[in-house]
Amino acid sequence: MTWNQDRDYPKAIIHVDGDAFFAACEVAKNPSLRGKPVVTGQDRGIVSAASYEAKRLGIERGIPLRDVHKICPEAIILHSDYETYQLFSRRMYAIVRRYTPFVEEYGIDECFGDITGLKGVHKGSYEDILRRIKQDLQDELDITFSVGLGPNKVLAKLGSNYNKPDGFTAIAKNNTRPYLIEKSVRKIWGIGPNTATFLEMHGMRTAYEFAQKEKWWVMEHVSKPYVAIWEELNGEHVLPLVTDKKDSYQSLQRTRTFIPSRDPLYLRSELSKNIESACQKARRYHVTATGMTLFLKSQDFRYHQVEIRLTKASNVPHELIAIAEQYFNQIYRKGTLYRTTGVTLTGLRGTDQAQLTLFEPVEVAAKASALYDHVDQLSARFGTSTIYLASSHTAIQRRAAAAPPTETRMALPFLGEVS
DNA sequence: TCTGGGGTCCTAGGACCC
DNA sequence: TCTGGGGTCCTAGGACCC
Repeated sequence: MTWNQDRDYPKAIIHVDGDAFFAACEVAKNPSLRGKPVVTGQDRGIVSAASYEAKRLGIERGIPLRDVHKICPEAIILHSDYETYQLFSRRMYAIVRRYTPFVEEYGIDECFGDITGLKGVHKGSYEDILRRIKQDLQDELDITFSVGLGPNKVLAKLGSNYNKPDGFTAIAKNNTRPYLIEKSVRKIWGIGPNTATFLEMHGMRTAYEFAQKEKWWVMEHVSKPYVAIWEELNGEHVLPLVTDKKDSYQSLQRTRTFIPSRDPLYLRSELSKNIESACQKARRYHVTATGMTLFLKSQDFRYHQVEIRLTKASNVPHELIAIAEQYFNQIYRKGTLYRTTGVTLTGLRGTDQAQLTLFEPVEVAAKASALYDHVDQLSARFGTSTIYLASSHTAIQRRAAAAPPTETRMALPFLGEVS
């Protein structure tokens, strides 16, 4: 067989997925936890990740933490430590990149890679290459991974999901049937509850039944992303890997859920705090917003939102807070209990493209900018709540009261920073 | 699993223009 | 004043992901 005529893998796409990643990182960082039911997410109030020991005892993702000890008294509940998870994540990407430069960093615990045409370089089949990657990951990170190989992303992802944890599944282009036939249409990557219900209504319960559907029907009844999924289930390669590093945002959001409140002053301070932290992120990325959406979420999960077009691009909190104040009453209903506030900055532009209005004195803008440079520096050194606007005060205080006790960070000598 | 926080992309429909 | 046909741009909202 020549290099160009691989019928099983005309494209060789891999997907690598950490098993119970957050919990596994905690165990890798503190080996005395190994073999124990470990749960993370104390900061969120629900289970973010559960080790397989915990899962075996009946603990699932998403259940309220107050129920965890009822189900499993010996469970160990930990706060999320995203910095550590990020370190493990970067190490994971770096290991995969030793085998191919074409890596898509899809999530903190997973990535895609394209190893097409690299059999010669690595002296082995695609399966061999993937086994070596998996082994390196497990040896070096002390975490198990489930991996999939396929002719495209959808099938690679289906593979990594097929057999968890510690799974290895290769799905060749001409042998998809056994994998699709037992896969619920509901579990296909990219098909959510709405589309799944729609497909089921038309008699398709499994991925196989969907893949078998005639193309004209698919084209006529579902939108573009689902046509792409259908094509990939049929072995075509249509979804590209996004290998360039993310360096820009379309929008940027900050939200926060709290003990339900109907107090407008408190709600405004939460909104204010969200705006401050969204602006901080905007400045970090050197972007400025031309639009802002504010929302309140009521206790029954209804959104009340208002979209504001800014007359001048801004990432300066006191300006945006002043504007938000004017719109607050459009979304607030007296007496309603709210559980979440949020702000989305939209229409992001690079700071260099930002324009001052004709009438704003240049010095004012320069002063604001210099001031917030200092704020950002102080926040970086001493934490994000070091300096904040008075309008955020109530929210900051309540958040501090609810914050977890600070723990000492463990040193991670074997985890060098990877660039 | 009654529900955290942060994103992206797609489509339909309206506004506006020739 | 009414009527066609066709294009582009923008926005709201839906759906999905981790």
